[in-house]
Amino acid sequence: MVVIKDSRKNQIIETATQLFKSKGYSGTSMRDLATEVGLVVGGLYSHVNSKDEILQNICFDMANKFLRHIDNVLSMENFSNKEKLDQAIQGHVRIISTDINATSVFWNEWKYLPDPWLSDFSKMQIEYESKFRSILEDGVTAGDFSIDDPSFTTMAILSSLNGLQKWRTYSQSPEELGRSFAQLFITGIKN
Amino acid sequence: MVVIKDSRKNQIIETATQLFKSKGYSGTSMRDLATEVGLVVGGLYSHVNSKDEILQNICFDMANKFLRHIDNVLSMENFSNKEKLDQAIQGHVRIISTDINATSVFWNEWKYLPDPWLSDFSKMQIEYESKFRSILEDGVTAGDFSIDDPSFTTMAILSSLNGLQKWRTYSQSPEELGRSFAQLFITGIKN
DNA sequence: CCTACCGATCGGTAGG
DNA sequence: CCTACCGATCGGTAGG
Repeated sequence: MVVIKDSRKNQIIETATQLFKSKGYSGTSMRDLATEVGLVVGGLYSHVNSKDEILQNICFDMANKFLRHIDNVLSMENFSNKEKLDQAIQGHVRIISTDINATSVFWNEWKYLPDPWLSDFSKMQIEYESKFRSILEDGVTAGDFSIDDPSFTTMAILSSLNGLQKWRTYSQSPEELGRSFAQLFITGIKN
Repeated sequence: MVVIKDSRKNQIIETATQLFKSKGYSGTSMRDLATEVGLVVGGLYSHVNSKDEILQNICFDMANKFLRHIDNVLSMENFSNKEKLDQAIQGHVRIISTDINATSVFWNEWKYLPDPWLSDFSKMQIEYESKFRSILEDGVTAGDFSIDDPSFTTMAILSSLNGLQKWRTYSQSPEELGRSFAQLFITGIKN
């Protein structure tokens, strides 16, 4: 909301996101970050309280985006389960594509969060998976899907989507990627 | 081959694998590792040359396992493409399940390899993906599979399988997991 | 495999 | 936002 006043902090967090992705959280020093944004290390602490806090900002921002998205999909009351799953997958891919670097940190570096952030974050992850899974379960109940183990299928789908942040190249647009993922999981590749 | 003579080194590498998984490569110190195996830090260097070398051992061991596996599948000449894909997926899951910790390091920490190991490792990854993709491409040519973008589908499948190392829980056995993945990608979930 | 040590770097702070 | 600094820890080595 108050974007202008925070612009320096935002710049620091964005730069940290890139560094955490390429060098990892532990492998990135506050001096690396300071140099990259044109400060001396002590100067960083006028804008952020700690290295941990930067990680917390990145991880929770992404977690909140994913949760808002899945809540939005679940509230689409006159959508079929197949349409909901379609929306869930495509929206998830859209969020990843919009910020690949932050997704990488969200997915690979969250384990370095100190408590109580760590346990709060885990709860948000579990909540997301549970809401995603409910779409599959509703689809099974309604006879739309054939799934033996919805928990397995949820994790298999989300693993695939989240893996996108590690892909070296891809020729499709974010929208095409979303549709391709949805099609793969819904209809499979068998002719 | 000479397993007995190397047992101390093997113990160091196995312990390092656990630590690299839980604390990351950069987040694990040689002192952490020494303590865990009951040595003082200097003592480690009687068995390994450097921290980098430990990571190299872990990553290349896994890469070689995957490559031997895919070569084996490609050599199954009287298998259908669908059967080959089935074998490729189930074998990949079997390798992951056999050593979850090493897979985690292989997949998340390889980027910390110094050159020339880094570029050799990347080549092995590309080779594996290419061989895996060839099964899909052969299946498309033969009319067994319906795939618009085999490169996409390869990455989507491998991302899903490799994500297994991050799952908190799963109720299926490694063999069941392999079959479930294969079924998901081949037939989809649509009823 | 240990003792004792190297120079470099770490996250963070006091004081201005 | 900088200067100057803190104690702790880093990967690694010499010499035995």
